[in-house]
Amino acid sequence: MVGMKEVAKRAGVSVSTVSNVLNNKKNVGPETRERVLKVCRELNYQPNAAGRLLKSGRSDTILFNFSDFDRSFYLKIINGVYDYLKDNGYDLIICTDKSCEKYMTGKLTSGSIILDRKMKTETLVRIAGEHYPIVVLDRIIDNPYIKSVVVNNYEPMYELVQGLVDRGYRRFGFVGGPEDTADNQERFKAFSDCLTANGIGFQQKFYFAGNYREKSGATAAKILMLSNELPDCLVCANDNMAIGAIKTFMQNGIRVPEDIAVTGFDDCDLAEAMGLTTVSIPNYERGYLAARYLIENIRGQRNVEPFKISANIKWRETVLDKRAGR
Amino acid sequence: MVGMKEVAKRAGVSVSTVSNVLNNKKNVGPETRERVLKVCRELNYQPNAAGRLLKSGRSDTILFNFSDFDRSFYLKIINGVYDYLKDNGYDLIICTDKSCEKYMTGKLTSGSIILDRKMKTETLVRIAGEHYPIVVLDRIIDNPYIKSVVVNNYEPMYELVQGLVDRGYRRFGFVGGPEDTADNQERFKAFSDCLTANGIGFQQKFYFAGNYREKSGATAAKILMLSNELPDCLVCANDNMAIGAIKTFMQNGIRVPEDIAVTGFDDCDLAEAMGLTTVSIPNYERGYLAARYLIENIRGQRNVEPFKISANIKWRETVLDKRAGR
DNA sequence: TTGTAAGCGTTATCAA
DNA sequence: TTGATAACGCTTACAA
Repeated sequence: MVGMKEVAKRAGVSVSTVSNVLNNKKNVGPETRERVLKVCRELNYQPNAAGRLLKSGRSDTILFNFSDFDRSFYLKIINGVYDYLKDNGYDLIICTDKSCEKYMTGKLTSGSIILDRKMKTETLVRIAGEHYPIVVLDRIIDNPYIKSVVVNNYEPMYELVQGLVDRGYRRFGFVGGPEDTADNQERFKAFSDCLTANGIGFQQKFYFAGNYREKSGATAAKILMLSNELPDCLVCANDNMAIGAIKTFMQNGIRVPEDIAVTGFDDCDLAEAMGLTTVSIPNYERGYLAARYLIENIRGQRNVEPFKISANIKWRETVLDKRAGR
Repeated sequence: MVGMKEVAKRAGVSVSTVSNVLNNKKNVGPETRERVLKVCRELNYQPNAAGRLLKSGRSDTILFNFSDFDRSFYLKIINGVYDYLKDNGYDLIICTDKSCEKYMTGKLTSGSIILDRKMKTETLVRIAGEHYPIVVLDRIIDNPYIKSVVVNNYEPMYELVQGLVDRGYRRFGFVGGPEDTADNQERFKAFSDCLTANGIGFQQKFYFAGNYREKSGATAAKILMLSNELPDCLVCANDNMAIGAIKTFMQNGIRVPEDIAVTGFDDCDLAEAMGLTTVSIPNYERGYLAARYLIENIRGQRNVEPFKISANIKWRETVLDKRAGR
């Protein structure tokens, strides 16, 4: 409500002097500075961000974007992002929409970290530039101003499946995520490659395309139960779907892991609580890293080589070890 | 990067005409409108929010503020807020800091929903006004421009404790949250009142002041185990602490609920998965409601009567029914 | 050390 | 139906 003009009038100086005081310029007398600050306090003056941004084009604010409210581990990513930014003097705003495009301009924010799949790659490519670097999570974009931070899906999934084979499992089912996402493709490829390498066949009827939500795991389980033979292990492309499947099995008297083993991917809070065998993604750390890379790029340290974060397996109770002697 | 000026030049019209087209004014010829829109598409024109805000002072954007990344159910609140806002033509930005004060001005956002306890009441009172309504969650502020949306803590906690007494529990422990928060005070008062009403004494040595985090529940459990007598039921002021306590008990060979019953408050995802008896707070709904009240206040429908959301009890496996015949 | 004035990108008013 | 122009609140040369 109250602007610099009013402050200037009350302090008996010009607006530029007020501006200079507020921006800690040295070209202002100590006595004048005091007087101006006093008036600011009295009037409860709050600078109007719009005016400032419009003129200066500097913001020291980073935009984070996500949209899936079902994934509670997103909070951990945000936590990592926030901690790094805070330590480095940047503010964070979060947007859950494509309305965030509005803020993705050097005038309002200095860069973005994008998690939402709904933000189209072509849009990001258009927005990113010399003065507006972007970090994307969970997808790879080849662009001089966009850095990709992705989880290494292939190796841990391969290792997980190999572990399942080693533990005696032979008949596998797979519940996938959206088929157009790179991480889902990698997870399935690792799954499939590992079975092939072990000379184990995979029946297409045991493949289900889900959407990473709990409900689609439940649906997959229901469909599986319709057939008169279950696989002995259901590998899911993420935890939510694994949990949906487990709940459905249990509600229908099918025991996990005795009747069917189930594995996930993510290691969300629930996974630990339910004893789900899964691949653990270090979420806080990848948020932190994403923020670090973004700031480094903003500061001119150009580096857009895709970064792969490693993940590791948590063997828990939803899988049995069926090897002899155990 | 590309502004109205450039669009105007390319379309062979003036900036005001461009503005009129973009704001759907009727005073522009259909043919001109088409031409302008075409150029906008070609140049990928994005309006500069700062410029618009500066001039119009209208933003149709709401600010949401939180800071505790451990509480995964916050995502549900945000989900509710987002859904309501979206349906009503408002955008949402989220801030996890007191840096959000920067955005809390009618020029940048139209109102705020505040969840973070770190935002001081006096600050909110200063910011709120005729043209900037605020909704606060989980605290009550008496101010003509601030609406409070709080959970009804007392009744369900009283009912929970009465249920525990009915089930045969007599020796209670209590793990509280921060003692200066209203909701913790209410939860403890309900607990305490109910015991008194049932003629059951409460030993101060079974009271622990926590901070709503899992770790403080674990600490309380550890301290309890040092004494040579456990209460037979540990009532916790939220789920996180209850979960911390349960994990600690189990790691130390104390069985829940056989050796000690445990209850929580919140009904977070984990609570359901772990079978924790708790009070279920409808988080999505309270986010939705908070957003609704805010928009109503923005639209001039003044209503700052504090609103209490009711919660209900989920009896699950961390409590036994010790009544005869069960 | 301080003030004047131009300009940031937009919208609104008013004249053409 | 269109276009000049002023104004929004601020920063920043540059002049005093």
